Amino acid sequence: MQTVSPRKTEGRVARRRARNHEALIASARAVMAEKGIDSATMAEIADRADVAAGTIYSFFRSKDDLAVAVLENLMLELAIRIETVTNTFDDPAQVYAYGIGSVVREATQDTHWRQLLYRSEVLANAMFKQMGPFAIRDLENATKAGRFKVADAALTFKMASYAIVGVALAVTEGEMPETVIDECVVNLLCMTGISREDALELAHRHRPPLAAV
Amino acid sequence: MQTVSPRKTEGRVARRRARNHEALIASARAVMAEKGIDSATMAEIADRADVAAGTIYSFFRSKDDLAVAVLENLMLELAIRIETVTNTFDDPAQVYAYGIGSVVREATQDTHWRQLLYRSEVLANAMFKQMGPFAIRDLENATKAGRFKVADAALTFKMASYAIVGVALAVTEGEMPETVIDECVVNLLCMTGISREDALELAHRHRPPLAAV
DNA sequence: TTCAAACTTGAATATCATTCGAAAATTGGG
DNA sequence: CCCAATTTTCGAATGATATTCAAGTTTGAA
Repeated sequence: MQTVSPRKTEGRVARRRARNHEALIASARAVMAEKGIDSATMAEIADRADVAAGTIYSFFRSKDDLAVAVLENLMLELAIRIETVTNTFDDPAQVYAYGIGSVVREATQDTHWRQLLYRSEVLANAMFKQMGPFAIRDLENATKAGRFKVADAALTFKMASYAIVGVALAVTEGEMPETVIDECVVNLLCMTGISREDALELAHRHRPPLAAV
Repeated sequence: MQTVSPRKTEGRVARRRARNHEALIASARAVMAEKGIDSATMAEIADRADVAAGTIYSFFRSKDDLAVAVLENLMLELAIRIETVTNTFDDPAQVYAYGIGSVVREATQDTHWRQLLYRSEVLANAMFKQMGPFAIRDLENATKAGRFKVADAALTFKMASYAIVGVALAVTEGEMPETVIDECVVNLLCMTGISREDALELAHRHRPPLAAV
């Protein structure tokens, strides 16, 4: 009878599938970071993940879908790294300030991002989706605490996501110097309804380093 | 002999070429607005402009190049429509406020933009390039007049360009209600270093209509 | 009329994303 | 251990289309 061996095999397929799924995201991330989303070919992604080209489509509806998965993966990873640090902060305004500062810095300075910036709406949407829950919570906390005056936290962070990507593109393209990063953070903080002085103060507080991946 | 008719033909080629150039931009704009930049085919664009497919490449290096030209065309047109109105304003802060407000409204409400929003970095870059000179001038004027406190006008407008496109996408996608438009303008004004109260006041001033195209 | 230069043409090419029928694995039951 | 049903993967074939390029046209001056 079936009971003979309760075979823990239940799930072997599922596990292999999950492995392939991860391998595909990792390989797509590598190829896309290296050549850019558009120039990355499904064939190379499949190769590096050691699956057939057609198999990708059993996981992702399309190449764009895959790109979205890759970027959401990247954004969630960063969101968690940030959360690990801000966990211990007392001032809710500082939590938000540290978060956006970290994202701006990461986006402009980590070379892995360079190629991904070109599909800015995909990147900004992934950022909004994955980091939004944290950022919106922080904006609302700081507003409740009387530190910020944000009427619509989702809107404010949506604007921040796109603005960050725009600035990161300009900086990595050499269109603007890296020195704009600080001013960018100040501007983003001003969007929370605080004065420019308060924004400057917040932006210049001690910044503990982000843990490596 | 040649002298017979000094033929004003001098330039017939040039004129035809210029006509073709305009026809191509117009046709590309129509097709791209209708189907989206990616789904627009070079063949259809060439057809509607009444030239052969290959001819496009004597004007534009690539399809992306053409898209950039189309969007810059659109942005310059809007910039001029805005300038026509703000010409008569006295308060330099209001000039900027009216400008960004008009762009946000146009981007979210004119259906011709819908399809173009998807290549947000192309659109935002075109916006920055064509409207930047006006916007940056306005930001600097308002700062000199003591109305704004903008440290880096180009940066502030770069951020605004991307933020506007992000919000426009969210609204046209139905992800956010149209009511966020006003708050979006307020947020953008806050980035200029003024208080939220001042931003609200500026955003709510009488808004003369933008001239039709 | 003639010619070279400048343009245009559109068929041919090259490159992928995506599809799909066949092959291979896996599973549960006998 | 074997089988048939089911699930998953494979990878060659397809289709769509951006881009190239050899050949043909047009132009303006001599």
